[in-house]
Amino acid sequence: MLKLFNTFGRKIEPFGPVGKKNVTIFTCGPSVYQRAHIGNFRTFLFEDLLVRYLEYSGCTVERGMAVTDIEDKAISEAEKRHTSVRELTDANIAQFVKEMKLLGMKVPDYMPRASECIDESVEIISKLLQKKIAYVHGGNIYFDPLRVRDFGKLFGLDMSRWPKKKRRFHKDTYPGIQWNYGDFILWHGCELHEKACWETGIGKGRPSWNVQDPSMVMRHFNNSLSFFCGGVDNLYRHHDYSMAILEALRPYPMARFWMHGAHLFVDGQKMSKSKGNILYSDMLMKQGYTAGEIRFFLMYGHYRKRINYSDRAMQAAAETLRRFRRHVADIRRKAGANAPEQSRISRELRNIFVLHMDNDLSVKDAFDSMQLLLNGFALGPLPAGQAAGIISELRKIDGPLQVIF
RNA sequence: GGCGGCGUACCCAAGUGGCUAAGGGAGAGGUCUGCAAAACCUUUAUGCAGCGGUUCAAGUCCGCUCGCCGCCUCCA
Repeated sequence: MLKLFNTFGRKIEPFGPVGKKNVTIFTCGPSVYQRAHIGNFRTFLFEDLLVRYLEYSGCTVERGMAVTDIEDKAISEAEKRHTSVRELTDANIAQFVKEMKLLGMKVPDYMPRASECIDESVEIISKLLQKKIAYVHGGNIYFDPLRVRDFGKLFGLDMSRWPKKKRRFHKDTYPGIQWNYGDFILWHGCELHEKACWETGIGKGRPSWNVQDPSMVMRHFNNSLSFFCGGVDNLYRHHDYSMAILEALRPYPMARFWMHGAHLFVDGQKMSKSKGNILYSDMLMKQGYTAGEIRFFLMYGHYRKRINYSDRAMQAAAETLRRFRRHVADIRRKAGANAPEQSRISRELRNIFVLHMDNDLSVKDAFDSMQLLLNGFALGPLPAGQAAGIISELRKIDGPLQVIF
């Protein structure tokens, strides 16, 4: 049975029953004011692995991914480049989808852009205003966490420390892991000259980052999502904000499972512009690595654990995969065009793959065990039909992994 | 300085109190080979940062010390 770590509750829980079940998943997507780096892709890759493994397990998966194309950063970046927000984000989205495909990721069924969900955002904010959970102040609209129950339940925020004094935070994002003890913004009112603004029933302005995910979820999904995923950085504020907004309007949980992926580091340090250590997929490809090797490297370390990129680690991972693939090629040669036959090995292969993947998507354990199994028998005496059976099993396993063939 | 995380062989890394500490990469030696590559075999931690404690039993729990990293600037 598939067991996954649910951030909401901080424990491993069974997910099931799988098989034929329609699973819905919504994930934070890229903020498209700039190009996504391989650290960003690590998170999306773990989500891709989840989607593909659920499909491998027999589920039908419907996935949405949020595309943040309006926020402070996109607006200032567009100004800096003397272009429109739309033009900037169009280009980055095209690049993003291209790289997603390159890294063997499925393009989600829905990739709503914040700029295309204005109506839903306005609807949400209007309802919150009616319920007096939101209020207008200085041209903006804010959400008052004290007006809802269990605010901060995902993070486990201690609301007894919430200040009595009224405070408002009016930027889309704030750095760091400290909570903003105060009301957060839902709607940025616009001055006359501002770009990226919409004329709506609640005035002229644009939706804040935190109201965007709920608006997209509301647009595409009418029930509790099976999963909501994102990078760990979103565990502070953002996901609790999203949850509070949506659950204030819908009388059921926003998602059953909340999952968060750990970050990618470079030579022991966090990737950051100021350190100048940001890596893009094409930089690695220029060094001779294939897209599959990059995917493998990003997937091999467990998704809840930070992984560290270094030249040496990347080389080792690539070499591990190459060896595995060479071995598979040998088996394939042996198999020829024979009809696949099941055998102890093919069954064992499936069993160990499922065993480890069911354990919170332990790719490394699954891969290492498979490698050990395949190295453990001589190819010579293996009947061709059984070799074909092993290849057939590996092809199924490669559905989620996307690195073997 | 405040808060948080981590420290297992040359590198990556499993280990969630109990048999001789998984596995992979790299290196070294060997088999095979016209040479080379690939493959295969062998080999690499009396010890898990250090010290002390709890326990019949600790890499695994507790305390202290040292070291590295993260957040308090930008970010999946």
